[in-house]
Parts: sequence; C-alpha cells; structure tokens
Amino acid sequence: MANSKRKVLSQDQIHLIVKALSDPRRYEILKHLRQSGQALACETVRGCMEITPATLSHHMKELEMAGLVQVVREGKFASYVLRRDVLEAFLQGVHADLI
Amino acid sequence: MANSKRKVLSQDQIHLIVKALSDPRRYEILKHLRQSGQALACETVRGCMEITPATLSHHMKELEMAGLVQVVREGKFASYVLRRDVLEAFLQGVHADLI
DNA sequence: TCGATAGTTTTACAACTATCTAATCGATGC
DNA sequence: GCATCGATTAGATAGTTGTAAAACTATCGA
Repeated sequence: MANSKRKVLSQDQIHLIVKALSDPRRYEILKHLRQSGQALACETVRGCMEITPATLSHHMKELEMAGLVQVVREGKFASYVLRRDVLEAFLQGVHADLI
Repeated sequence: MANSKRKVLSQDQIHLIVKALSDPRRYEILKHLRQSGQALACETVRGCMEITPATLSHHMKELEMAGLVQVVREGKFASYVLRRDVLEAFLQGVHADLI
C-alpha cells in the first residue's frame, strides 16, 4: 500500500485531538491552515478571524499539544503547519474504534 | 459506488458530534455499542462501566442529540443503537474539511 | 390497586475552559 | 542601551459541563 506506515494513536491521543477539535474557533483555524496549503503566519490567522493575540496563542498551544499543528518560530514571528499525518491517523483511529 | 448517497453534515452537526465524542465516557459507550454489533440495553451499559443511571441518561441524551445513537424504548426498558451512517458522514465531513 | 423496577428530569455543585487585560519575554532596529 | 513590535504567559472572570442525589414518570407483576 502507498501509505502503510500510518501511525496508530492511543486513546489518550485520540481524546486530546477530539477535545482540540471540539472548539469552533480551533476547528476554524485548522480549516484555514488546510485551505492555505502550507504554513500560515500567526498574523495572517489573526487577520482573518477577529481574535486577540492571547486567545489565539492559547488555542494554538492546545492544537500543538494535541499534535495537530507544528509551530515554527522564526525570530519574533510564528507560523503554524497542519500535521496532516496526525489528522489521518486520528480519522483512522476513530474509524477503527467506532465503525 | 456502493454507498454514494452519503449524508453531508453541516458545520453545526459536525460540531455537535465532536463535542459528543469529546467526553471519554461517551466515547467508551460508543465503543461498547460498536463492539456489541447491535442494540445494547441500558442496563447492559450500566453493567460494564460504573455509572449512575442519571449520568448515563444524560450522556445518552447528548449522544442522541448529536445523532450518534438512536434510542429505542420498549416498555420500561431502553436500548441504544449506534448510527453508523452518521458516524461515517462525520468522518467524511472532517476529512473534507481538514485533509 | 400497590409496590417494585427502569429510566428520566430537576437541581445543585465542582471542575473545567474560553476569553480578555495586563504584564512579560525575545528579537529587531535605532 | 533603549524602544518597539510580535507573541506568550499570568491572572481574573464568565460561561459551560460532567456528576450525582432526589424527585418524578411510566411500566409491569402480584
């Protein structure tokens, strides 16, 4: 198979990810990341969704801890990258658990 | 395709489902439902997970409102059925949104 | 009809969380 | 060094939610 070395997530990881997805703003952020295709600057995210820096930082931390995004810091700037492999493993895990 | 008339969920429905999945006990209940293959009596669920009737009732209501289970009442008994079609539509929706 | 049983609803409470302001940290430019 | 700017952290607060006790509803058996 083309993608056979897919990671298997623990129940804790799945739980973390579901919790991360359960906030509408975080879900929205992830959708933006996906649509942009590649890394998205923190400022860019703030530009498209009316959110204070502190709140955004909090949400990004949550997404990072869930493993859904990777934070790339360059100088005083930060960018976020969607971790598609983790998302795929997550969907795979839920599928295996519940379907 | 074998299953082409798959339902498309709204963002609100996806959000409801993610929230429903975000509680460990609810996720556990769904796993039991899946493992049992068919309908599971309320009493049976209570038998395998140390939960008070009130709390279970609350969680089942949540799962029902999310569309993830169907509640079947017969006399004074209640059984729960996993709605696999909704779960599949959910995974499909998240996949379309984020991958 | 009574009493027992299965589930639900109400109510109350503790724990959690999203949000913001203010303070802080780190890097960049003068 | 000092000021500025981007981002994070700390603290405070309001709203949400999981939990269970108690009251309630509905069904069944005697």
